Amino acid sequence: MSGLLNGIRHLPGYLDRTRQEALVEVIRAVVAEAPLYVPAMPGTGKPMSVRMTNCGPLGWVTDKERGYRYQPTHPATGGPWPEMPKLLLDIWNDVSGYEKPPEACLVNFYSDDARMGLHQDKDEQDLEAPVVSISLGNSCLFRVGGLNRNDRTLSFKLASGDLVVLGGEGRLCFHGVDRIYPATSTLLKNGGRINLTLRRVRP
DNA sequence: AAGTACCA
DNA sequence: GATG
Repeated sequence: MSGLLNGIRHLPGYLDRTRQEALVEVIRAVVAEAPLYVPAMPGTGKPMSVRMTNCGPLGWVTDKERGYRYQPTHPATGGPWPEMPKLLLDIWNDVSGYEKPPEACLVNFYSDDARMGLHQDKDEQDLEAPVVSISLGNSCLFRVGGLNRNDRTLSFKLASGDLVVLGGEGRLCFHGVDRIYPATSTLLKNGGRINLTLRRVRP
C-alpha cells in the first residue's frame, strides 16, 4: 500500500466465509439487545446516514447536545452495552499487537446509500492502541488521508472479510467511506454493509 | 463537519 | 460513471 502512512495495514480476505457468517450471527445478537439508532451531529443535530450500536464496556455515541463521546450505556434503552464477543477479542489479539483488550466495538450499519465523511478517531484517551476495522457485506470505497484534513487522500475498495488496522503513525489519519457498492456480497440478505471498529479507550 | 452539494 |  504505497502512499499510506506507516502503520496503516489492509488485510484483504482476513476472514473466510465461515467466520464472516459467525460474526454476522454475533452482531445480530448484539443488535437484538442494543438496537441500531441514528446518531446526530454535534451542534446541528443533523442525522448521519449510518445507523449505529456498540458492544463492550464502552460505546461511542454522538448527539446534538453533548457531541462525540464514549459512555457505558445505550442512549435509547439506557442499559449497558452487550458484552464484547469472544470472536472479536480473538481478532484483536491476533492483529492489534496490543496487550490490553478493546473496550469498545462500534457497529456501523451502512445501507447501500449511506456514507461516512472524512474524520479522525480521536475520542479515545489511549492513542497507543490501534483501531481495528472489520468489513462485512457489500464492498465500499474507503478513503484514507494524512494527519491534516487537507492532506492528499488515497481510495481503495474494502470487501467483506477485509480488515484495516490503523496504528502507529496512521492511528490518527483521516478516513471515511465514499460509497457502498450494491449487490457485491451475499453475506447480508438485505444488502448494505456492516463495519466493526475495535478500540481501546482508556490507558 | 463522523454532513452535503457541486463541479471539472 | 469514476475521480478528486
